[in-house]
Amino acid sequence: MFADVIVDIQHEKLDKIFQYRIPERLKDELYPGLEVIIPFGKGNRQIKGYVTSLSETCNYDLSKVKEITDISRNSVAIEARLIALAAWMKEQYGGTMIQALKTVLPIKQKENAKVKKHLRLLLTEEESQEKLAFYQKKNQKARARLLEALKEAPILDYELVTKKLNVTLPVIRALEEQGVLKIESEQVYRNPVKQAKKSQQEIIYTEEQQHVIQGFRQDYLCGTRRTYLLHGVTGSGKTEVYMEMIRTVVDQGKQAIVLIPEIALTYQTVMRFYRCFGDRVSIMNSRLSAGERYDQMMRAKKGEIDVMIGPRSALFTPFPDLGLIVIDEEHEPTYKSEQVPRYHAREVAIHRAEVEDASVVLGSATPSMEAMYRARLGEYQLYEMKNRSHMQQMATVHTVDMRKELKNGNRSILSEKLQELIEDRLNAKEQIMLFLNRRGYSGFISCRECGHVVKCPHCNVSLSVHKGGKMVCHYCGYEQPKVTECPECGSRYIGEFRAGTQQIEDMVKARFPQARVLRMDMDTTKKKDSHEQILSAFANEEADILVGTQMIVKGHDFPKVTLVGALAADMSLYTDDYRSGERTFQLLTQAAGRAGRGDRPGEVVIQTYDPEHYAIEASAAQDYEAFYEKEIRYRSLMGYPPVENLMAVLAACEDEVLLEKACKYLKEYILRIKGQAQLDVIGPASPGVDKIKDIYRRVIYVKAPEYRTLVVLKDRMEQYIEINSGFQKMRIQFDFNPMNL
DNA sequence: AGCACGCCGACT
DNA sequence: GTCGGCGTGCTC
Repeated sequence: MFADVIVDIQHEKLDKIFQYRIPERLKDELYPGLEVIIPFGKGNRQIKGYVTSLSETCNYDLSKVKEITDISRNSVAIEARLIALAAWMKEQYGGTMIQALKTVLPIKQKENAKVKKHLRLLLTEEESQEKLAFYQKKNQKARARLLEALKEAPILDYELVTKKLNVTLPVIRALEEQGVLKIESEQVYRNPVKQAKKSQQEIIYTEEQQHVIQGFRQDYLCGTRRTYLLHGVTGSGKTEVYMEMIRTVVDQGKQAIVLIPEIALTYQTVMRFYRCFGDRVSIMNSRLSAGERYDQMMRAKKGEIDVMIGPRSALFTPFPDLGLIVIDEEHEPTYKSEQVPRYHAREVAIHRAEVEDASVVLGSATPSMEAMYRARLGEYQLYEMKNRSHMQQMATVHTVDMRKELKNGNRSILSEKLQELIEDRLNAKEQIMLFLNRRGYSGFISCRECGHVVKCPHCNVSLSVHKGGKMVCHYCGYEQPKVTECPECGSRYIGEFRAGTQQIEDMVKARFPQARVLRMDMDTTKKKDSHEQILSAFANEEADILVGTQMIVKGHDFPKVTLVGALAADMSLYTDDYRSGERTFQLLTQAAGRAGRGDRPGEVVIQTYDPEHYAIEASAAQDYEAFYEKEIRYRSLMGYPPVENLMAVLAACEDEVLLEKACKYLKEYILRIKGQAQLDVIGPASPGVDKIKDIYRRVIYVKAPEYRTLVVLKDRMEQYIEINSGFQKMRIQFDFNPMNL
């Protein structure tokens, strides 16, 4: 028997499997995920490694295979649990054990590499000149090279020195010993924890909130662990409920993880948690360096904190005694990883909770079809909060049929109704949000005469127009100047198909010259923190109207906003995806939830070309139930998730012909082995974008009533791919219940 | 990453 | 000859 081991050293070249012989005495103890001690390299240094699998055969020169020294007995229990979780994820979502381990133990490897090291020259001008002459005389080329570079710039990046100057570590060490330079590592440690005083102020909960808090507490205290789905309308006070639940768990000496979509991680939310839990809270966000993140993880492991708040990856916080996982805005697609293993945080959270005896709370104003479906099946405990706390009214929604507007001679993007209401709010000194639904749409250029769409020569997606007259590819960044006549037919009637946020901003400014307008989209939020800046400027009432894409409708409270306009509400209905209805409903409901968060009641205008569509109708009526019933019927009829399960097999290759052939074989293989299993095979097809950076892509979809069937199929396909050398040049990934087709 | 090996100029 | 510095390649 042999063991496949990955080595616990941070370097790309070692990022592969090493095989070791298993000594007789350890035979029965080894299993995938276990931490072991192994001899490595010429000196047989004893280092740590993780067993990824056990195999009968060995495909390496047998005489060179060494024996595992021992099982690493001092590894902490939590690590073993996370490694077991990685093994489960590998099984569930495909990919290699290495990829799974890297997801679950993320910072360890990269921590050192990510800490920015640089070299500082310590000598004066003359001293270094002298030293340089000495090195040249001694013909110590590498040292001279490094010193010369340092004379040019006294502080050099470590990476730059090792990669571009080709200077190795011993050389740098030698110079350091001679007092020529110093190796410094940037330790920009900023502790975001402000010692905010814990507020003792008692919060008065609504009856609905209390019902949920009590229900959870009763379950928890008598040892019942389960998954709860908290369906609460925007403004119903979900965060307060989470905090009480966390309090319950923390009081029992356990810890809690709170997952939040990155975009909703605002200053306001963070402060609420600090006020409640003081410095026993840690916040993770993408702005923390790898080192800082690692520090936070270590603090969690040592028991210095009780609550971890962060995005998807915070799910793997190594808490010793986990009690609760909260997933806020559970329906957000960011909870699905786009990298292998393509896991969904909701599923992994539920699995981790089961193993570690913890509970899970999923919260949303518009629960995903998956979550509600499971709740209806009785797998999750469902709680509803239908009323806004603080006595706020739900907003009044108007639906405007834009086809009628056109008939009545209004060719503007803004309907009569919306213009009227904007005028009204401007006079009342209240604020307005205009939300342009651009999900799955980019401002492409097309010819009005022949219909030709200008595309990226590398990626097969339409180029979008940016200000300054450039056309840009969103996938690879390719740029070209804006065309003035059609490259196909030469027509001069070529231009942007529909307006973007900038055009809307211009139009609003022209129509309401007295209004102060802010715009928030990909262009205006490129710079660091600009996202926050725009939002806080709007919150401080430095503007009357905020124009933006879906990013303006998420998570932020603006008490002065009493009007929300959703423009082109149905645009997201036309993306080629079975979830398009669900996304449209979620976006519109969220947008509507932005209106009237203060004392004054809000109004919402939904502009659409398809007012009869059930997703539009249901969001206008703010009726989740109605939407769910219609949508689940459609999913059931078509055999889509969550009723049935779908697996995407993604294949990518530089060679289009080879790819086509491989896909054909894969499909044949699936059909050959499917036997009695109930499954449908669709494709191979081109995914939305069938070529990225000159690499071709194809996708095969497999549909089956049982998730398990797909997992088994994935395992067999992985074997098939490994055995057949024809697939060597191809990259094949699996995506279970994918978020975007 | 860390270590050994082999090459090369310099020094005794 | 030998020594120290430097680049390269390998690690089951």
